[in-house]
Amino acid sequence: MTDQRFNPLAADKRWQARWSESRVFEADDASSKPRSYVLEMFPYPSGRIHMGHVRNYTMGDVLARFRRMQGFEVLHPMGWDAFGMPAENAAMEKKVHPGEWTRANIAAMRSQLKTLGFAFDWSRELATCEPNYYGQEQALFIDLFEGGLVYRKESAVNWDPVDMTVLANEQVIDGKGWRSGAPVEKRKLSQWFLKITDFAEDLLAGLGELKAWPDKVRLMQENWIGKSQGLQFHFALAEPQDDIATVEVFSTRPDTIFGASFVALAADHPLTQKLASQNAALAAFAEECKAGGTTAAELETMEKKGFDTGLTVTHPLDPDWQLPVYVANFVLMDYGTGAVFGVPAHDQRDLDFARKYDLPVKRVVSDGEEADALFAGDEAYTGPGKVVNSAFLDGMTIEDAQKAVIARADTEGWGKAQTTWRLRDWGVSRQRYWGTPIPIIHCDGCGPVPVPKDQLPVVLPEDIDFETPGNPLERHPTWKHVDCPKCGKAARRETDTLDTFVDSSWYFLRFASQPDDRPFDPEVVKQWLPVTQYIGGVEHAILHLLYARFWTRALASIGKLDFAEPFESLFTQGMVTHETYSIKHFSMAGPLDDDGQPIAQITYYPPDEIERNKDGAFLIEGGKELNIGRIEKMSKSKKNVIDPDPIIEQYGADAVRFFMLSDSPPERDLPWSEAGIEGSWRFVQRLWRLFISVAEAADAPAAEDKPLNRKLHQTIAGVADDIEALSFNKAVAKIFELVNLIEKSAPSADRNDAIRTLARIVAPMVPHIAEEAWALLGESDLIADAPWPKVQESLLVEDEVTIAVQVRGKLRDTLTTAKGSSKDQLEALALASEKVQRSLDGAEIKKVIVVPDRLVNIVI
RNA sequence: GCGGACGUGGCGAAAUGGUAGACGCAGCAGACUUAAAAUCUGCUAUCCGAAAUGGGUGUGCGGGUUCGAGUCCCGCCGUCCGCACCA
Repeated sequence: MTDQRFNPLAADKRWQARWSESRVFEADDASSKPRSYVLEMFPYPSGRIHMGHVRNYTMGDVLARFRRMQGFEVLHPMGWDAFGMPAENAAMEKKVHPGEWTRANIAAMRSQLKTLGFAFDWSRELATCEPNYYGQEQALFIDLFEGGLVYRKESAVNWDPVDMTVLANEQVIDGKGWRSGAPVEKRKLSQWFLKITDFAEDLLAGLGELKAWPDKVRLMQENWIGKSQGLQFHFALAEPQDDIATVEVFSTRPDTIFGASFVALAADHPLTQKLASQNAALAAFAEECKAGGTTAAELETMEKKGFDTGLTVTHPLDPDWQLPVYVANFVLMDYGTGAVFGVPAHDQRDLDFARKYDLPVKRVVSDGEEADALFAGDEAYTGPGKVVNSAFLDGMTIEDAQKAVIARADTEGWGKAQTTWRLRDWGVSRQRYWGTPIPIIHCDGCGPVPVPKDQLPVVLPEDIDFETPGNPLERHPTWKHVDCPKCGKAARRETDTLDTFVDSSWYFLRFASQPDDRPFDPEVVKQWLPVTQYIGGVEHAILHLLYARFWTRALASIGKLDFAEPFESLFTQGMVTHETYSIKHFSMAGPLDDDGQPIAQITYYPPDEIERNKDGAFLIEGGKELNIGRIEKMSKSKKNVIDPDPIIEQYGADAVRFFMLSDSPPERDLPWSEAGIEGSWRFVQRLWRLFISVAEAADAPAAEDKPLNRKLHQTIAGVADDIEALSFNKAVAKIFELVNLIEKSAPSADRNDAIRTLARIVAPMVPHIAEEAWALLGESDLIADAPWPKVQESLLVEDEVTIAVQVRGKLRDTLTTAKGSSKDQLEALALASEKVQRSLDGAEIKKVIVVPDRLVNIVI
């Protein structure tokens, strides 16, 4: 007799070994089948997988397995985004080499992933920290360098004083380092940049083609690229300052040019600096501006401040009109030209500024009601309207006036149409050890020289000191001392390493093709790319996804690839969340507020230390009641993290996978609960009981069960659609409905067939029990290799339908009738209903709406 | 401030403009059992009603379009996310 319970402990391991031995999930480059590349964002090897990984990879796995069953040659790889700061922190704290730490973490996480039975092609596993990966990355870097897409410039960079490294703009959040949280300082350093701005227009336009990306992500990238079109022009200084005779400004609103009342310069504008060198008060003001914070709260409350330089400029359209020149704290040097002209009536910042310094406020756009030049109030008008009080522009729409001003500036030579981008070039230099060495040698005679490709990879030295802060490569006694590859004289190796986002900008290419002697074979890459379905967290909506799009385009532009977009379809999944449990307490020994009263201290408790029931949450030890906080992202600080390992051990991989797919739509957050995983466990056992019932009662009556058959085929079709749309929660619901019906159905040959088919329907989600069942049912091949069941189309249509009968839009009755009944028949049936007659109560019928096979609505 | 998403039972959620609450969780009642676990059966939006194969109400709030609105439109409120002195 077969075991009455499914035992995942034994089964999981057995099937995982079978899959591995038979190499079923290894993708074949030479296959003649249609291709499908299913990719989940590869993890950073922090040491342990978390529930977010489990959810992410389960989704990808279901799709990958499903596509295999549908006859695709599937590439579903896994690897490690293995460079980065945490390894160096570990080196400093635990005195372990970053490589050793990272490789141990990879080994631990790999075996964790294997316990979940993911259908990965492990033969293509890669880690970005290994020379065979980063050496090829160096080759690509040199290609881009030679293609003119890499340059070096001295620039003010974001310096993280804690991590002691440069950060990209994208890595500065609210003026703080994205990793360390330390306030970022400005420093001048020579840095390597990638010309992502060359592709700004392209990256923006390409978003329009990414139909299978979430709108949200496309919008975020669009905003990040930040295209603004307008007029760039110059004002002539009334008194030129040495070599500076004009002030260049950019505006998206040239239509308001007659509303100008001042010109404002950034604190670090060249003219400001020139003036400040002769004016201590201005120098002090400029310093003050630079010291200003950049956090949301500070910007919200920061006052608009200015410093009158005493200079004036001439209005380009009126030689008799002089405008004062201020230095203002709200003008940014790194956007546009670092100078603006202020139009107070139609820009809120300008208005705040003008009111404060008592400058003229002139209306030049009418909202249709008021048109006089005097503008009252403290709220700028930025809406649509006609231009007024503006000489030759009067009466024009805003759009026409913009064109007219641009045309005039162009003819008269004082300005021209200009597009300005928010996007900056990508600074990729990092003063860190644990990253890809930048393959450049600095020679006093030849300048920066790329390392010859036959000398790649430039390998990181192993003997490294982490005792002192800063870049260990810089301090290494010998590593940087090399001869110039060009002239042979003594030279210095670049000691900066590449931003780790470079590593993740092309790993999907290397998965598709990984020859030893070059980064990838374009012919093989072409067969797999673009990635059919990419799945990951929305936190990568800008950084990683924009860089990867850029890198792919950059390679295409130098002829290394012949496609521009790496990810055809993108899905951003929600987080796994959990309730928090805490106690608030006050203590005079703790921190006090301004009045000397203790500030509330909150202590969080992990879920495994509490007993949760309908009355609340209680500490297991002592029974103290805890405050149940809101459901939020699992985090160490809130102690609401559930470690997947013990859960997998207790319930098996299938129950965990199934829970990850149930209930919540995949793009939304999934609240983890003990009850939820229990439910999935029970479902796995229900499946098992069905499977053994067939195995043990093969001699079922040869009877037909049409309703069950119908449901089966509707489920085959429905689940396929849902998986294809990644609507796993809906697929799960359909499977439940089928299982409920099978359980209720009397034994029959059809019932047995339904159960055999059920094994294949659930195989992508719960592959271990599906394999076990497949073997139990007498199959010798793997269910992983079985085809997705074929839908019998004729069974999808019902031959009876339920018609809703409404009176004045309110449901009064339902009636069952043959599908395809005529409108007259339906109307007659509806009117014959006793309930309808009661509801009509003799009222006169004005109209009857009949939707065939759907409803009848009687209007009175 | 700008941009976006979302708001449905005790909870997670379904619902091409056409029977709101499928499916799951939790809960309640019952069966089996010496007992428990497991399993099975039934009920479970809400109000009125003893009950009905009775009626009312109901998808954040207020309007509108429509024979018919959770779904479309307008205006609020709330929650979450992204960007942020971007000229």
